[in-house]
Amino acid sequence: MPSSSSSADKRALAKAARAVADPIDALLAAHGLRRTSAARAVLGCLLATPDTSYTHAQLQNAISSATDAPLDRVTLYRLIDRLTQVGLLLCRVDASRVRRYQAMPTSVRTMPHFECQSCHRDSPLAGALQASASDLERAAQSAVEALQALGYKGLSMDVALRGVCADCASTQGLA
Amino acid sequence: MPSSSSSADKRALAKAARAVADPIDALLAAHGLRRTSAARAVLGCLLATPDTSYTHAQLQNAISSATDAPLDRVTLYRLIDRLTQVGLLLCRVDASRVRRYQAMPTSVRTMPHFECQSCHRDSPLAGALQASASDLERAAQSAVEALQALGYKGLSMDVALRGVCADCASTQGLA
DNA sequence: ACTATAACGCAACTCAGTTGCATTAAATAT
DNA sequence: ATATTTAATGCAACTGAGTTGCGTTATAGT
Repeated sequence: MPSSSSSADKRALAKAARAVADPIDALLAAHGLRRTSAARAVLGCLLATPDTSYTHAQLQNAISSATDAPLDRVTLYRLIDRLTQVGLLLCRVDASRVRRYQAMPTSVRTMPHFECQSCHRDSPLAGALQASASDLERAAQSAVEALQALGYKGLSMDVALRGVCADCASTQGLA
Repeated sequence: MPSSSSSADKRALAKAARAVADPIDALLAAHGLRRTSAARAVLGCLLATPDTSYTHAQLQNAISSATDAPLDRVTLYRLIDRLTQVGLLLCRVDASRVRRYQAMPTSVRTMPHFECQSCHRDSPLAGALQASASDLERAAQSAVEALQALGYKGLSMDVALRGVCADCASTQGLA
């Protein structure tokens, strides 16, 4: 790194260094978003806990208590929208109509789950259902690969079984 | 049918006839629900168009215009809850957080679909993805059968792929 | 027919999410 | 480095799906 570089070069380098130094800043820049403190906080929080999803309120809470500056409700809504649109965040709507956000997973993992329409419990397919669950995961995986080949980005998938669970069915004496 | 039957017998028969005459009444009775005009209207409307889902507003609209008596908003909410809890209705939450209701399908049909996080379009997996889609359906089918063997009732399933579609990805120049 | 209670209908409320607008701060151009 | 542009912020007011409480009506069981 010769000391004879122009001041323009120095600035360019400094800027690049700033962007690359923090992987979060790099991500934001790479997706055409500004590196604001709010964006850094949200993306940082979500990237720190992969495979964990937060509601809007939980996220606002986490950010506000971690940093000194409380984050505005509306700002967070809009920030989440932007991050989701560029594929940095994954947004799911759970059975009770609540949006849950998480960092876009790098590997697509499918977790088939069951939602009971009566007791509203949501449980993963386990035990005797393990075999079916892994079949589902395999099929899902190849679907994802097909989409990726078509130019789709930031893919994730969700397999939801719905119905009335055995407990509820026997309790209310369904036919 | 001898004319010597007791009046109690007659009443029991009349009741049974009433319940069985209309399959909708029979369903309501079989699930321990009262046969009110509202319940008949809603269940009738949904059973008349299988595989078609309605939002709360659409349903209220359809009922109110089909019958003379307009159906109260809250009554419809509570009625839908009851019908769903006993497994007569299927409730899904679509990508835009709207609940959609339909008659519980008799055969479990899976329709894998893709939700774009950027343009919010929701499209079925077709064309080149047909193969993956049918793999998914097959795997889903066996999962459903496994659950049925365990005593689960009124099963249905939903396979959702999420991400950024090829169009949006190229437009915003994602990495 | 009588009674108990499920279901109804109205009004008021809650809460996630949205919109408009003036202000602030990143990114870009000078 | 300073000025300019415009993305992003923060506040207030709004929207609309869904809920709760409560008095009334109609169904189911006696």
